Amino acid sequence: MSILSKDLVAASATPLVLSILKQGDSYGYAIIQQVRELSDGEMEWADGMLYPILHRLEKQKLIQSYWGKAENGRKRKYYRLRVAGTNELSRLRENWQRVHAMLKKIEGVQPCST
Amino acid sequence: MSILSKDLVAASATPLVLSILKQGDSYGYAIIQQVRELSDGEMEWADGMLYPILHRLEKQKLIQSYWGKAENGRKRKYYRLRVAGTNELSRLRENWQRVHAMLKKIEGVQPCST
DNA sequence: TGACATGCATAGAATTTATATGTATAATCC
DNA sequence: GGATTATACATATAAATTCTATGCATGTCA
Repeated sequence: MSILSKDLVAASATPLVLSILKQGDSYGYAIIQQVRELSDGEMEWADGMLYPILHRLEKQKLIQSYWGKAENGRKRKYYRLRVAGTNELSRLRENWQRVHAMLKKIEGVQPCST
Repeated sequence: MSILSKDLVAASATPLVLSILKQGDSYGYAIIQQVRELSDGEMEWADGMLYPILHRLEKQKLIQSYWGKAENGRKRKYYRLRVAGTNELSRLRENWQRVHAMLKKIEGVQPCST
């Protein structure tokens, strides 16, 4: 999984998926590509890793799936972010920010105001 | 484990331990307290979680242990950051920063220059 | 026709992790 | 003195998670 540790990938996976869906409905294959692009190729998700996450998020009612069609007629399973998912994303971002602040604090660097 | 997800705790554990040791030698019990303080009580490590991490880091030659004594004469196992550990910490911080940048990018917020 | 990209899904092996438990000593409180 | 709490390290094992391989199916392109 590239140079990024398993733990780091695991910790960021859910916020990433929810963030991507916040920008608009998407589907598994496209999400994997978006993550690759977003990371400049440093994060390569296996599909066998993403689908269980999507299913889990759907079961948690954070996202909602529906079948759609690609331009060529092939079917795709799209996911839409639900309100609960938006809220959860905020929580996850806060938590990430907290840990980030911890690491910065002990690194001895001036914390960034954003 | 407080409000922070397991994954987030796992992803930050190694950089935190190495960062703490970078500020000076320390030992298990104290590290747990330092993490609690650093997080304002939001991250509570169980000792049964930390010791295996310390042992792993020692086996990886990133840190080195030695027995010392507390003021009252009780023995303590201290850990010192080795050069390889300093290098690894840099790598981990870079990787963390990369993922942080990804999350910020997709959040649509101006990245902070620090 | 064969190869490759797109696209979804899951079983089960393999790994990881949490928790309970064990040991021991010092300090504190009643 | 006796009980309790804080300090301090350690690990076995039950429980949970996760990775990987595999399967299926269709469209495109050479």
